[in-house]
Amino acid sequence: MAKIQAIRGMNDVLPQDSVVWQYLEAQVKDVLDAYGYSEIRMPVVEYTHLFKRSIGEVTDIVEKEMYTFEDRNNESLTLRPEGTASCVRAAEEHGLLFNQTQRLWYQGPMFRYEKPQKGRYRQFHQIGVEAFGMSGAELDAELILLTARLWKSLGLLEHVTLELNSLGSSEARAHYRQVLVDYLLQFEAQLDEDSKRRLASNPLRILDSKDPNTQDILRQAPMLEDYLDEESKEHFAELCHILDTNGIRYVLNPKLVRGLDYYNRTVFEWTTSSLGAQGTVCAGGRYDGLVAQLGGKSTPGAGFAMGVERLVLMLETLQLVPESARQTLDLYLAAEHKGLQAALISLAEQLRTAIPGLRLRSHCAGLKNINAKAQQAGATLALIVKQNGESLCGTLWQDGSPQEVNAEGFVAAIVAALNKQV
RNA sequence: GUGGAUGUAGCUCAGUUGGCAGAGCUCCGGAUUGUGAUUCCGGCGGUCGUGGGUUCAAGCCCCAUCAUCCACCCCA
Repeated sequence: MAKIQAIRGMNDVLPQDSVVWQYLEAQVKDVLDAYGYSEIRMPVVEYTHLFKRSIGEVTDIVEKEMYTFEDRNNESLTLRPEGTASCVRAAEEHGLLFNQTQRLWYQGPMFRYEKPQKGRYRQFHQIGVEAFGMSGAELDAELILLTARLWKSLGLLEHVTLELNSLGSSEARAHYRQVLVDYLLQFEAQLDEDSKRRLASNPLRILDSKDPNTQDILRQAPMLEDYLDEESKEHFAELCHILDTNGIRYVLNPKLVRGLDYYNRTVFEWTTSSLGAQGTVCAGGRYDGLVAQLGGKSTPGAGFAMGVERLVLMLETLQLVPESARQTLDLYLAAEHKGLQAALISLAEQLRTAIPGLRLRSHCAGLKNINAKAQQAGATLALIVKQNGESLCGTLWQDGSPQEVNAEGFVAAIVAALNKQV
């Protein structure tokens, strides 16, 4: 019988990594709180047409990467490949959008049927942030400042680069798209295979082609920035101005286009060179037409998503996870011999009650390497207990130095030792 | 979806022209010891990713398959 294993591209997050996830999630939540964003939780499955209508029928995601199936009622359902569409659907469905502003965030698994590789998985996790009802550039700036603050708090700021571009209004973008296709069609036979395919699916991405011949053809091609409408230009200029005055460094990348159809005006991407081929760590932009496109009253929106696996990978390879994040225990409690088992457990219970928040694990199986075990378990303190007549006494170890304590002194000694650490 | 590399103990890896599956670390037990570190002794641990084939004999050669990694593609 074949060995049972996880589905390809879907990974278990083991304890040594889950502490990093928790650290990252806590930092993200702090930053989001600081900007007044509220959490929203959506289902992982939606009707298939939600994604077809929002992401775009001819994108790679919809055409070949979705986990789509029929339920028992013959409805076509899809495991969400991204969060924005669900978030818009949920906000619209519950009346969070009409005549009001909303700042929302969510986190959770997304699913895309792709060939797995480092930083790219079939079930992956995103933390997404979406804001509705605000059309000004100050919102775009807020989103970027928020991410920059997060990178700073994680120690990642110097390892990421912000790339920025404007796609213009939806009309301007559609117009440019047509002009570009018309131009490229003259050279269709000379384009590389991928670019030929993109002529129909996502022509703007041809600008990114690595094929030198295609790049030669592109040299004479019409430029997106020449087709921007005036309002979009002003919007973009305002955004750049705010970023400049707040000391955010960015690179203008006129070839930056996002893969999803719903973006307009501002698009941005935080990238890193420390992850290999999958270098985008956070990306997003404005999508003023999406709410209307999904059947709601026209409301502007903007947002981004960050890839949790990629950020975790970065934190680990750059060794930016603070030691305290890996410490999941404060105290390792052990007894001199197994006869003390019952007393040890009741002492552990008493300590948990007496010292709220104390993280304690007790162990009653021989004293060999007890401090090493404590350290391995992530505890900074070890208390080794022995019998003293009727009551207990013990040795409290901290940083390799012992301190003799009697039963009445346990709580005080532990509290003092923990405070000393801080 | 395309191309390439890899797969041997919990981990890191040796394993010669095909000839009895190994080391270090970890883990468990013991000795020494200052209830730490160091040192010493012993033990657990394997269908060599899986399934076929060639051969007297396969970890090694051949085919298939699964998984991981790298690049393309795509994207978070």
